[in-house]
This record gives sequence, structure tokens and C-alpha cells, in this order.
Amino acid sequence: MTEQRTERADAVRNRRAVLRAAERLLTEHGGDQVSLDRVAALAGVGKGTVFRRFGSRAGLLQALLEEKAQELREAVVHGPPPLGPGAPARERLLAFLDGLALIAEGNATLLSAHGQACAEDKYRDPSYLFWHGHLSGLIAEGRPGPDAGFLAHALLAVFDGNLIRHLTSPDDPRRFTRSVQQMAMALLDRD
Amino acid sequence: MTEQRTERADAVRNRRAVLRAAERLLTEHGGDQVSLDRVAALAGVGKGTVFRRFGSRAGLLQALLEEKAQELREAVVHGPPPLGPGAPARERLLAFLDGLALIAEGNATLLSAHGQACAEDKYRDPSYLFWHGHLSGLIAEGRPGPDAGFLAHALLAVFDGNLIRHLTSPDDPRRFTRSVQQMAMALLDRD
DNA sequence: AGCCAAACGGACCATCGGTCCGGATATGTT
DNA sequence: AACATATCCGGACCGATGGTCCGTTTGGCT
Repeated sequence: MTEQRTERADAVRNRRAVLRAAERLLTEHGGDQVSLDRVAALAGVGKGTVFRRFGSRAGLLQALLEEKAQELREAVVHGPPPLGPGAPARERLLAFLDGLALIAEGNATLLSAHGQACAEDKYRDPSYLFWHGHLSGLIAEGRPGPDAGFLAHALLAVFDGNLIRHLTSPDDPRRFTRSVQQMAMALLDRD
Repeated sequence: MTEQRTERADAVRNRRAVLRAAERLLTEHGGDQVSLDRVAALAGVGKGTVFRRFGSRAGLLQALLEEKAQELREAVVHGPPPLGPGAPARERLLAFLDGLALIAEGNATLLSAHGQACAEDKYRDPSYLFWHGHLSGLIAEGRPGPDAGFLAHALLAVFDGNLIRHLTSPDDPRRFTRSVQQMAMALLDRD
């Protein structure tokens, strides 16, 4: 899925270099410093290469984000409970939110940048649709009702890079996670 | 508060013209068509004027947004119940969300544009702080607990222009409002 | 009328995302 | 090893955008 036929060695090398460069710029400088010129320069690559690989700025950020989330995705689909299939919906949901929040807390800057770059197609992006589908399912299972889809959107909406940065303090780095989980429990555990 | 001392007549006229122009561009064309060049041109005004009045693109969008929300803000602070003070927290909250959602549904494009322009200072913006404070208070009153502040953020996070556009269909224009209210009730009405 | 602070306008600038194409190169074949 | 060619590369180039600057105009006051 990541390659079509045989992919040339330099292409692979360059893609990695670009992703690493973007990552470094993202963490070492502000998210607004990640211009494609800069990324290309730091990667030691021409600008055209960045675009050929990732299509656009949004594409680059998305690729980076998917890279970060790939592990969680795998665990959710094929891994052992409580993340993977088999555990009761409530526990799966909490485990899932825990994992997602952990990633989000560690990549708040990337999240902000991605949010700004992807204007409206965010809700049509396959990655978003996957998370939303998973959440929807768990919510509907744990608390049958017509608006599971909306609640899933609402939960995901909280994963906003800027909000996370605004709420997270160094001395209580997982406060955001706890809040999200409490919110989810409040939504599920009503009679 | 909107004026310092005596404001020159042309200044007032131009500010209005700029706001109108921005509004027109926003509704008649996509939100991404609202470049400051275009706004200035349509307003019959120089570009510098736009910046002198509003400081930046973000400032312009913010001003427009505040204009739209001013009425609700007034009603919430000084108006009659259930929006204004006097009604029980739960009803005030639902009335408030109803009002806010009505505005949001009618200005989804503006909301998107504003969300993209205001990167991280969104959560420090006085307008946002006001809404957040109001919501926080009502939530804390209706369902005492430590995370009223977070739940307020979560409820506001749902007012994302793109999400609203994604969820709203012409034949059920207030579906978003209902969903938000149901979510709020789910958060408050647990024992 | 005449003064001056306030406001104006639009040329100007730096930067950005994105395109394009002549040249380089990896890879499979003979 | 030499070749052929599809693939990939680099970076000059472009249009648009947000934002600045400063010479000029204008509104308000005496």
C-alpha cells in the first residue's frame, strides 16, 4: 500500500529524510516555521521532491501524523484487549482514548499545524474516518442511541493541538488524558 | 469601548464598509476567497486601512465574529431568563447552546476562516474566554466537579466551522443544535 | 481660513505553496 | 560493461498573500 511497484532506493531515502526534517523543524521550532522550503533544505533535497512525495503541505503533515498513529491503529485492529477486540466497549473506549491522548500530547505542535493546513477535508480524510468509525462503534455499543456519530466527532474535536498545548503543563503532563477519559465516562455511564 | 476618544467620521464609515465587504465575500464566495486585497477592493478602501483598523486578517475575522455574537452576549449578561440570569443552570445552558448554535449554523464559513486564521491565540482571545467562562460556570453549577473548565472547552470545540458544514444538511438545518444539546444533557444529567 | 493630528491609499516587500522541465540516476537487459 | 529508459531529482520560477511604510489627503476644531 505504501509502494506501487518497485520503488527506487533514492525515493525511499528521500521520503524518510523529508519526514525526519519536518519532524525536527516541528519540535525544535514553532509549527509555523515548517515551510516547505525549509523542510526541503534541512532534508538536503529539492523542493519539488517534497511535493512529488507528499502532494502538498497538508499531505506531508498527514503522512507524519499517520506515521505517529500507525502503531495505535494496528493495536486497535489486531492487538490484544483492552485496546484490541475482545474487551467490553467501555474499557476499549477508555484504552483507546488513553492511547490517542498519549500520541496527541506528544505531538501537539504537529496536530496544530495539521489542523491549520487541512481546511475542510479533515472530515473526509481516511485517517479521521477510521478513528471516527472506531469511536462511533464503541459508543453505540456502550450506550445505544442515535447520536453516537456526533459524540464521536465531539470527542475527536477535543484533540486540538492548540487546546492540548493550552491545557498541558509540564508538571501534570497527562492531565488532558484524564479529562478526556472522564468526559467519555460521563457520556457513557448515564442511565 | 469600541472608540477611544472622538473617532473620525471616515474611519467609522470605512470600518463598516470593510466589515460588510468581508461578510459579502465570505457568504458569496468560499471562505478562502477572503484575501485582504479583495476585501479592501470591494470595500472601496486601501489595503492599509484594513490593517490599521483590524491589525491582521485574524483581527478582521474576529471583529466580524464578535459582531455576530454581540446580541447573544448581551442577552446572556443582561437579558431575561432563560438566557439571562435567573433560570436554573440546566435551562440556561440549553438556551445558551441553542443561541450559540444558531449563530454558528448561520456562519459556518466565517467560523472556519476564523479557526484557520487564529492559530494558537484562540484560547486567549477575550471573546473565547467569555464564552468559556459562562459555560464553565453553568456546568459547575449544574454538575459540581473539578473538570467543568475542560467540559466547557469540549463543548466549544464542537463549534468548528468545518464540522458544522460537514454535519448540516439543508433539510434538517438544526440537527447540529439538537446534537449539541443532547450532548450537554448527557454530560449534565447523570447521577 | 488655516492648522494638525488622524486617517488614507496603494506601492512595496518577504515569503509561501505549488509547478515545471532539463538533467541526473537507478535499475533491468543484453 | 555498456546501454536504454522509466523514474526521480533539483531548484528556478510563478502568482498570490499577509503585512509594512510613507507621502498625501481629510476631517474637525479654533
